[in-house]
Amino acid sequence: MAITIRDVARKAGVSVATVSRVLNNSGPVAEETRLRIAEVARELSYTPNSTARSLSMQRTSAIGVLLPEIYGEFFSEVIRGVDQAARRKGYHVLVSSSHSSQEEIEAALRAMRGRVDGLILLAADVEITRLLVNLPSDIPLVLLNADPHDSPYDTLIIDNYGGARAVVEHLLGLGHRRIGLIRGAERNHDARERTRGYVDAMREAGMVIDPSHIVTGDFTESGGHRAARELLAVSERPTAVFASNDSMAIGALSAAEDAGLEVPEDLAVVGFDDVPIAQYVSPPLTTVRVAIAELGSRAVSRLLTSLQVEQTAVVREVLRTEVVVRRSCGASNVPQHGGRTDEVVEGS
Amino acid sequence: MAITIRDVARKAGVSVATVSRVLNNSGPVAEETRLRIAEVARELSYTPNSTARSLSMQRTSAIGVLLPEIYGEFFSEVIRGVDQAARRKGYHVLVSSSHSSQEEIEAALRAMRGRVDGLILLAADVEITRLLVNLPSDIPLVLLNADPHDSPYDTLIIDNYGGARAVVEHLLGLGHRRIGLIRGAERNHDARERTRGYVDAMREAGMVIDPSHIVTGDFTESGGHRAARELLAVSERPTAVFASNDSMAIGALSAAEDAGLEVPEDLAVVGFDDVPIAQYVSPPLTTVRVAIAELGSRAVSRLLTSLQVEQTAVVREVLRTEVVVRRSCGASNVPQHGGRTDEVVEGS
DNA sequence: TTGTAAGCGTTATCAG
DNA sequence: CTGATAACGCTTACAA
Repeated sequence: MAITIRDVARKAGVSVATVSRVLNNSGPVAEETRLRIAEVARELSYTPNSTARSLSMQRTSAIGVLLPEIYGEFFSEVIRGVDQAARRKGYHVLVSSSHSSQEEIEAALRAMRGRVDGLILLAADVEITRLLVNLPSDIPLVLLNADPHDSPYDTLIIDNYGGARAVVEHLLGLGHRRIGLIRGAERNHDARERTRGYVDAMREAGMVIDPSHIVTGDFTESGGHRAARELLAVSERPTAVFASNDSMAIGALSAAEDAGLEVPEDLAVVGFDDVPIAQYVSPPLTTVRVAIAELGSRAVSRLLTSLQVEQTAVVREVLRTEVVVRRSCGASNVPQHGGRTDEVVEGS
Repeated sequence: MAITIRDVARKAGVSVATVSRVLNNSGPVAEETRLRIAEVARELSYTPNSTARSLSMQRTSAIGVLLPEIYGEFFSEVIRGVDQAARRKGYHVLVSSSHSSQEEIEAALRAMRGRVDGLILLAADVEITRLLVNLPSDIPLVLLNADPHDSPYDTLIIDNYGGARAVVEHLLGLGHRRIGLIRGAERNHDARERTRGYVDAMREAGMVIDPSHIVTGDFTESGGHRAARELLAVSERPTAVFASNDSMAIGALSAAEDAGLEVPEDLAVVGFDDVPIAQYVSPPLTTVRVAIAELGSRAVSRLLTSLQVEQTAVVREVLRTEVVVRRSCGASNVPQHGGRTDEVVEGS
């Protein structure tokens, strides 16, 4: 059995209350006593049991993060942002992933009950967000990438629409007329918005969208590869393709290569997210930059805020994006990769 | 205030003990009572407070994972493996990263005390492993990628030496004589072992290693890019390069492109890890496959085992690796990427 | 089959 | 300044 506060108290010849005061700097303690207790605690290398503390204080100093999955750079960047922000504020992070169904999420939420003070839920799936409305949750919840219209919770989202629109407009500006889209799953809110951005950009430029130029992927490299192969097989094949995220864009790059096409000469490719690796693929990927880690850290800030002050109204925050032009789109005068020399074209 | 077991007991007209018995299927309860209690619990949508339960049962059903950082696909894959295995066993996962110094790690370990039943520590840094020897830890600890000689703890490592050796031998077999090495930091155990594998493979093949053909990176893409640039600038430049991990190999690929070199024609490049993206870069990367997620899930298994049975002896486990031949090394007859058609050459 | 009550390790209130 | 002692919410002997 580990050392408890009683052991320290006994050895120092005081009550547990006094020890507790010293450890937490709460209440007044004679300097002499303080020193003695500190000394004893060190000798015994005593560490407070945080479970007991949590129970007593009615707070755990931990936050939970629920993700649909942990795969690829996007998610790891989010976790990184969460972890760093949380740590800075003295909070621990509980991670749980692979929650795709409503039941799984509710089970996970339940399991976290009493274990965390608040939750961050990455809920890009629109079906789920909808069902979440009547969630019996007594702890603060921040939603990430969820459809803000559906939810009665604080929500952080990326400017998917603006970013998609901007990058497609960039392609149009380069003279492309037949621009293909590799979209994500229809039930994914981010995917929807990016599709909407693409459609509007095309429409407003007076383009007619060939239905065969829109194919669906699943946000993975292999999905992007498959989708791109499909796209390259159509009769009037596109000269440019907008993949709804970088993973799929990278898959598309490899599909183009397999098909013997040069990027960007034969096919321009652009992505979305600006994951760290985007600047190192060949050719470096033109994409829409999102401060992914910041998405995570902001979620933490918001959560901790609503932990402290009683929430007044629901807050919705939108993270801006910007197009980062590298070589895969075929724009000229683009610097080499490796440094922070990417050319940023437009905000959104 | 949330609903507690007392509320359920009161409403059901029984004692808290009985409610507890129903909830945990412990002890005998009359079928009628059981049903009534279950019903009431549902009505109130009662969820047990896990902190209280932890305190009472002296176990948290949570494990902690300490990482030096969360960056790149390697770490996210480890977390993924841990999370999945833990979830399957009914455990929660506490993640904490950015621990580089001995003090930070100790602080993190202390903070986890009472919060988790066991810990997984990714400790590739040899300095740290060494200091860890006299760690006052009362909870089970599993080390990942640590120097097994130093530690009195259960340790899981990758067969770094064998993998490195095999992939370098593969390059030698392709006729390369001047093979460069982009190694990781000297203090990193994985990096050391991979370097050792490279050196031995070269020596035993009777090669003389040009000192200028060994440069140091930091396991990141940008580090690999810089290192490769350096390597390509030496007078008698290598015809092949072994990067100690895939991130650096990808950086090297982009450096080669910047230098106007074709891979693999002008320069063969191989990596280590086989991160998911390796098969989608251009050209697809020949590398050493490590079951990264499995590293995480095995660590969980080991940890849970030592939670159940009193540990007898320290267990050290080595994960085997295999060379995956894709196009970046220049071997002929390599299938296209995209599928699971990689050619696996040799075990280690 | 059920209830009572003693922990689990802290914090915090209230007397002294 | 310090010490009893009652929470915190739950599990688990031990009694009944």
